[in-house]
Amino acid sequence: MLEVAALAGVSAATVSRVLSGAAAVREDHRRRVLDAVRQTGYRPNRIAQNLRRQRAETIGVVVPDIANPHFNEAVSVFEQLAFSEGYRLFLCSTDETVEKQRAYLQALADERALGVIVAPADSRGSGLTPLFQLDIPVVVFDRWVHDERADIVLCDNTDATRKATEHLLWLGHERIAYVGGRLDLETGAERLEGYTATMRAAGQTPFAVDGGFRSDLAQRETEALLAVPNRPTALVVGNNLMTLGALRAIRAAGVKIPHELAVVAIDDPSWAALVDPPLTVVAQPVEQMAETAMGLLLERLHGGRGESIRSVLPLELRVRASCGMKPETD
Amino acid sequence: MLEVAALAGVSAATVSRVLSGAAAVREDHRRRVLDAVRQTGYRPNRIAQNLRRQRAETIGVVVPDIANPHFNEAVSVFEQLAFSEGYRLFLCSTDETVEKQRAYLQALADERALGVIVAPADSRGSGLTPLFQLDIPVVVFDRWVHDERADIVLCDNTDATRKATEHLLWLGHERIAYVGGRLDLETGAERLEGYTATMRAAGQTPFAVDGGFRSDLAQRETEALLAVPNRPTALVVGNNLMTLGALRAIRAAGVKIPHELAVVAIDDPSWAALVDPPLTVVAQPVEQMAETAMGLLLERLHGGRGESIRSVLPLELRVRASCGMKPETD
DNA sequence: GCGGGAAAAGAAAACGATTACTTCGTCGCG
DNA sequence: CGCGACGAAGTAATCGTTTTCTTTTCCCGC
Repeated sequence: MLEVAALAGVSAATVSRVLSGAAAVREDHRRRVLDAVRQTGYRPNRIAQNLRRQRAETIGVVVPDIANPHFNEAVSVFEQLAFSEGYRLFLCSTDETVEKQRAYLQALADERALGVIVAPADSRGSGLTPLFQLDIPVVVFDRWVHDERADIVLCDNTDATRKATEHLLWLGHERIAYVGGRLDLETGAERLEGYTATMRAAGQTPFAVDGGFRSDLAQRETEALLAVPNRPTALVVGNNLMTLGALRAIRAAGVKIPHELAVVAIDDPSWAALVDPPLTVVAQPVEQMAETAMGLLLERLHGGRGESIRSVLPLELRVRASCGMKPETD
Repeated sequence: MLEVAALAGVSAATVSRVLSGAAAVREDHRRRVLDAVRQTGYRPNRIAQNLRRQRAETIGVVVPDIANPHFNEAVSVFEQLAFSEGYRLFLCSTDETVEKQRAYLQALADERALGVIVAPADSRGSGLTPLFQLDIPVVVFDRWVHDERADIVLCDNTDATRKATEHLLWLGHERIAYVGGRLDLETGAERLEGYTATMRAAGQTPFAVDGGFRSDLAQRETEALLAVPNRPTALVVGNNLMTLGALRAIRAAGVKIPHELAVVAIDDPSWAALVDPPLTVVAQPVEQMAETAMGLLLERLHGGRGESIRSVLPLELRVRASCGMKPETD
């Protein structure tokens, strides 16, 4: 910068003023500075700027698993929006562990991130405190957290399994099982609740197994489910990862979908319409959720709003073939 | 920090020395400082540290599309490795445009990233210069770039389509089409070349269409391909995104795989074994590629190596059902 | 007990920007 | 013609560390 200042024959302060546009500068100086900047290829050192401003133009995105298409899609939206606002993105994947989540949130605080969007690994939102201490706004995404200080964006998880279960009941199924899990999370508990309540209301006995929201566990549990005498005629699967596992197990067992087993899954990854047979799903509005979350964060950054907001978005049943019903279109 | 220093009755310099462990400190002072740190909950300001050290502990990851499972998987590996080394990850998705790539690479330079891994949007590696000017090591990933200054990790793209095409030829097919594209990239050109050369060597006429490595274009091109009189009996599809599109088109046209059309795809996303029928694929060793790339970068960061390295990894044919051959196992 | 030398701690100068404060100059008005 | 006010640019402080350079302290041997 001193090089630029010297070349333009002005002080560093003037260079800064030209570049930031924060104060008036005489036109000839202005031009000389701009020329000098061009000649030297000068670029302001972001670290120094950050130190002075006491913040980085960086948004932290914390998700349990970046490889999960659900979060992947959300991160993709976050990236687009952050870039268009001129912010950089810190990617944090916690592997569903609170330790890694804590470490990342602390790191984001240490780096003075502008704001953070977090899909938490636990329902207590472990590790958020360092952020709040520094007044870094936090938007909680996808999973409920008991913290009044954060905005929250969710979808209606109870309704997700309710929709799925009701659809299968309506098709005449009675022995409907549920592959779910993660009862430590509101998301998991609500999905179980939606299923259980709907079954009970229909006078049926719920039968849920714990797939831990993981592909491998879901595969094992589904195998077991299919080996039971008088096995279920229909299956609700709680998320896209478990669907992968469940489908593997079903295929391995040689069970035919939908005739021997109807399937409705939560989540609608890109491949859901292409598997054998095309999956009937309850889709989360991931893109919309992500846009809402980033919108709330930007609102906070651009000044506004004291009280925190909770936004719950609706899901959509997409009937394809795996439920055994002829879809209207596809 | 001054607070800690005061509380411990020492100078800021001593606090720094205790925390960094860079110099010897008398045991009683050491303990007092540590106590004071605990009491105050002091955490060093990363921005100030970065300014002093003239670098951030941050690794930039630049990919054309974070939502593409291929890159998504790679990013997932990068994140794991970066975290375990104590680095943070800057996520940059370029949407396959050189402008966004340029912007991100410049931003990474401005932020004094420690190192950068980039899967470039163009074959000239646009925008790398600002990084090299600051001696920031760059590892090019997945796509060839004509720049001697960067390490490069690739898979053998010519061999990818060669393997796929040879497999179909061996199964007796003659009219084998190829859905590919992105001839502006070495990756696209090589995959076309692998296909074309193999067809020619077998005395067959190659027939390639341009799906631009995109789902929507591939769908349209495949539709057209299927509408042709005397249409191909087999199809090689150049990547996972195009496979999604091709499968949609094939399904929409009511064409049966593999009897009416055999399919072999490049890439093996998690759903490939679950579609109807299970896809025969040539899988890239994504995880291994990602590990190699990060390994090379870390090597550079930890001091070593002057000359740049080029690492080309082999692909693997995974026979399932879409090629029309009974797979040995699945 | 004192001098020398090493070890440890403090003072102060960076790092590179921004910005509060000061100064300089000019212009307008009385 | 002089003074006040305002605009623009320069000076220097600041952000929070680390690290160099001094200074102090301590220990040991003579």
